[in-house]
Amino acid sequence: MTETPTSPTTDLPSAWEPSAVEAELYEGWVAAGYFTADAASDKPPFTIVLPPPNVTGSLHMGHALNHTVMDALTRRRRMQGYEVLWLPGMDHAGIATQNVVERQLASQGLSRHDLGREAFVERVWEWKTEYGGKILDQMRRLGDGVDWSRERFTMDDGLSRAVQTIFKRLYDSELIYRAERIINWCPRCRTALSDIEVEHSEDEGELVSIRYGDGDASIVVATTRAETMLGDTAVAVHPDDERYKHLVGTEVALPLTGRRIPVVADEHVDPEFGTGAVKVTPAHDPNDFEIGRRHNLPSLTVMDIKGNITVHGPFEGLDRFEARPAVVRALREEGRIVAEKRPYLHSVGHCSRCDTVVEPRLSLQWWVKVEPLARAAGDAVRDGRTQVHPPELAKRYFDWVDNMHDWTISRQLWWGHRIPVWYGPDDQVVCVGPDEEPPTGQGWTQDPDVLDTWFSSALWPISTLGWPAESADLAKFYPTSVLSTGYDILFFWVARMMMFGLYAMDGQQPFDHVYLHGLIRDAQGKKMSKSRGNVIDPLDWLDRFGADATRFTLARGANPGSDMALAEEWAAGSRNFGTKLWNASRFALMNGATTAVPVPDRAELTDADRWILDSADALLSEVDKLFEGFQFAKLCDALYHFTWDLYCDWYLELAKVQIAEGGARADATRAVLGHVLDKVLRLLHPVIPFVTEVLWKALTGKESVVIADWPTVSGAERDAQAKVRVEGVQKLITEIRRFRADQGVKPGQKVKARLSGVDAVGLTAHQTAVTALARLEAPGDEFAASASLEVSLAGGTVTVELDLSGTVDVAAERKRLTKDLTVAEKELAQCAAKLGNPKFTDKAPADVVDKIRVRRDAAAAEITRVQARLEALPAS
RNA sequence: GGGCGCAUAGCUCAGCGGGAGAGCACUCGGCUUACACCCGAGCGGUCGCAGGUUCGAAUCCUGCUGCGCCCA
Repeated sequence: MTETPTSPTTDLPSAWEPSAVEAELYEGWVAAGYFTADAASDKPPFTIVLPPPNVTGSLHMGHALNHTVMDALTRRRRMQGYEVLWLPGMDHAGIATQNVVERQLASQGLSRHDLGREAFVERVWEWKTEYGGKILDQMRRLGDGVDWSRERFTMDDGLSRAVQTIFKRLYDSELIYRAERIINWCPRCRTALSDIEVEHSEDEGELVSIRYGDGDASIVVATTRAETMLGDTAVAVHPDDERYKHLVGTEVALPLTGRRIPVVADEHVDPEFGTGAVKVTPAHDPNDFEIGRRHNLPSLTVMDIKGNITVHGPFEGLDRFEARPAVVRALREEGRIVAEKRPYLHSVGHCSRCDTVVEPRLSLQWWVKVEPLARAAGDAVRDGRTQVHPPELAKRYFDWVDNMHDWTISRQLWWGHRIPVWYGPDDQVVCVGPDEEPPTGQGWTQDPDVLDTWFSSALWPISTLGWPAESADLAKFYPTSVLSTGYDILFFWVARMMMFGLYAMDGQQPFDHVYLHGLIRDAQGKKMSKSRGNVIDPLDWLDRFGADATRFTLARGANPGSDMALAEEWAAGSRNFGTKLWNASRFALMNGATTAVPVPDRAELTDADRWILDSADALLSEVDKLFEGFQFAKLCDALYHFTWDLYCDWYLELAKVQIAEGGARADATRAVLGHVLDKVLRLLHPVIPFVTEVLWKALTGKESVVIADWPTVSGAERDAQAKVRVEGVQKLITEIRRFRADQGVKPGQKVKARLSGVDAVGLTAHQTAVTALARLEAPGDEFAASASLEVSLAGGTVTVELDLSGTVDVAAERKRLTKDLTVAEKELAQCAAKLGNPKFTDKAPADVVDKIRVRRDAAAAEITRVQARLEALPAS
């Protein structure tokens, strides 16, 4: 800290208004360079790369949650003295971005083909400059402490070079290859999709049974996609199926076309399903493709890239969904339809980008051979180089990486990294590395396709740090410390970063920890979706409740790996917490709370002082432990509870009494108030950075809590007796308040009271506090006790006599005592039952038995006491 | 079809072998000189069902029912 501490501000505004100051605070932090990482630093590194949001996207609650988590982690590490790099950026989102720009063109009556490839790509860049990346501004509103000087984009030169480099290496190692296979094809996006870009849902369709062939040589097959029969090249049955044995090896006539197709026997046919015979369309079904390969069947593609039928005849040019009923109708007319079932529920794949029904299609594509890469990715987690939080999710990770299919990486798009492969006039294939010149001359062309966006995203932890160059950043900040993301993209992304990171960095894992948070849901636990209309916009919360409240709500709901329900009430509660902290700080400052002087020796302090200091120490240890375990919900609860229930509800009230004493007592209290508040503000800062910044600066007069030291445990021995006595005071006060409430005494009304037995329980020094907090006053000369209550504390019973200046509500008193009696009786019964069981006393650990004995005795004494009180009550 | 997870207060969730908890909601009383975005007091649960292990089970095991997710 460079500035000299000035005197603490004591004139904070009476209310915290986030919207008025957040933006200014944030820009101040950025300008001060707090978030800029230094690769030359001696400090230990702490690195997080931001999961790159989609360039077309805007901030949603899932981002807000993930960003809150990352910001909290990095802010704490920065305070702990780490050289923190939190690196932001975006991905180019091939399909999504191309869709956006194509829609824009369509509104002008143009298609990308009208522009041509080069002009179209230029148009996308223009779109990016003008409209892309609004999420980056939204991140500033959340308070993300990212290093803007290192912002990256997957299409940048450096990152593109990384893409080309790894492609070349994998190609040369034969881990990238080209092959014709059935792929998932989106007829709307007109591109191939990988397995995980397809979402399956149970949809209503139809199941049509069709008779192929005639007479004895006929066979019935069932299908949900009748139109594909045009491309059938066989019928398959199980080899052991007696019903069809005589047909195997023969041919049947394919209806409508008259083409003759063989009946083949294949082990993979399920004789139990339908008729036990299946049509085989190798060009339009992955299973059929495999059957086709095994039996050397021809593959007949019957649809074009738009999903229109290409077979000559009456169906030519029909869309696949028009062709389906048309084909069924034609078959029916020929008497070929044996059965029809609709609706028929079956699993249908949809494009994850546009929801169009995916068409399996035979196609020549580029693939990554994942087996060796995926094995390494699994091993890194298996041997603990990378730890998954929560650990239960590691199992899902293994299931995925251990059974991963080869990855289709080519996309029939224009926006993206073009595949660096050239084809020559004589079928040459040349893969071109970063500093190599592509072949020139007649007949050489580059592969028209681009790479899957996830291909470049998979390089994110290394490419953003400068790889393949041996950069200072890479040396300092790799492997990254934590990757934080939703469990829903564990496969999409995490597994792929692991594969590429390990491969490119010679087995060095891309991250030490993977933290997986849950999904955001609405108040009823339903998934948020536009169609359901239950989406909460984080920007709305930022406007109305402020960034701190939004962040606290999200962090407070973040239990590792489990989903989180959100509602406006939650945010309002968080806002209330911020206000509470604000008001408490204001009170403390108004009363001279300070960190400018040290806390006096413990011997000079009161029980209350020692108790709150010890509690703050305990809180600190707990918060540290919870941070290390990514337990954001629990650490927020711990901070909330300490701040509200201990500091505000009890210590501030006790402090009022101590300050009223004046002199050294008041000064000591001001120091304790200040030092505890200072710790709390620093502990809260990673989660609620804005309000803590304003308050901390006002309290300490220092430059910024962003660069303050993270608090450390004082090391003082905890005073267990002070804790017992303060808790005794709390119980005494609470019991008096309860009695008052039962008796209908107004909260503000002071009541004359006489306490006895206080010395015996060691609370002599606390009488003033009890009197103040329970709204009592000195008995005076005319004291006439009209009611009394007894409070059992550790070491004895305190009797409180009250002058209620009127009649006592005997019924209320009886009710209260009866309730106490019931509780005590239940307790006694439970304890006595246990102690009466010799098996318990023999087998249970001695400390457990002792504890039950103590409880039993206390309950028995309580019953005796309460019964006596009840008997002494006048009849009502 | 395969796999995984969850069922605890009205709602959302923590607890995961020895006294049922939190936030919100709700009831009652209060503008007590930091705070009504507040203060004080309170109500509320055979911890999904059925078995088992154990001296002891919300917590461990088995089965069932319901819900959710992932993969085919």
